[in-house]
Amino acid sequence: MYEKNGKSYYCPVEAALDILGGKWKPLILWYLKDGKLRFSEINQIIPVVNSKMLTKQLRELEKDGVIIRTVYPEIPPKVEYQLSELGKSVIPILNALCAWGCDYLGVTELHDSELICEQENS
Amino acid sequence: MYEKNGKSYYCPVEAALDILGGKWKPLILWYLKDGKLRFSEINQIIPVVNSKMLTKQLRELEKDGVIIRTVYPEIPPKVEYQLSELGKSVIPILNALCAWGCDYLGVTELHDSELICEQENS
DNA sequence: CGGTATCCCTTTGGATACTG
DNA sequence: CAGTATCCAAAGGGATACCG
Repeated sequence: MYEKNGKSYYCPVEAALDILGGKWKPLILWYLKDGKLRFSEINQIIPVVNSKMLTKQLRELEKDGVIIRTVYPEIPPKVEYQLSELGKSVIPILNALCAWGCDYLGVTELHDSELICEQENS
Repeated sequence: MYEKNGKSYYCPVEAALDILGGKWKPLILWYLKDGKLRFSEINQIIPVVNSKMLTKQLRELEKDGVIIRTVYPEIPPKVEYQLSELGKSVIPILNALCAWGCDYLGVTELHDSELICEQENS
């Protein structure tokens, strides 16, 4: 039994999945790998998630120490999100999961915008 | 957008997490890596999960093609579960997740029974 | 701009009892 | 032995409206 941030895990894998397993978390982490993003930018990249859910996922990621939230005291407000060192260390894991997922889905080729959520409005 | 088994995924990572993300699935897959196990054997190894949940998770894993369920038409019934080839391919992923989880949890040393769920009754 | 608040539905997980 | 059936609680996810 392992403890971290007030949560209990039977094994380290469970802890990893707890942190990465949110519906939008892999996507968020993936897009942050290239640098900082503002709240509205993330929301534009993943338009199917509403602001409440996005906020929740971002706060959990922040609480778990994988992203860093920076608030600029300006009007209008500006908030930037970026990966922490721990967050950067999950990118290889995401790549491994992506490779396995591609194998599972029978996808042989990945284009650059692989993880982009291009949801039509229709 | 990817489709498989009637489910839709925005990215392969989401598909991977969908299959591995069940509360007991990583544990089940981990224990099956060394060979076949009967239903009751799995239930003994992971005593905190009840039979309904265990059945559900096993059926989902079977539906997703990562485990193979073999029923022996005997009295009393005998059912064995084993990893498929796809299932075997997730073991490295579990190891990667385990390593990352250990790093996250600050665990430096893994003992042999790492993933064993040793839940006391107290 | 970057969120909260409220309400609500669905999914997940579980306790208990029962069965071929 | 290997499950089902039933009922139920908690968590996850989401639509809409509002706020500093």
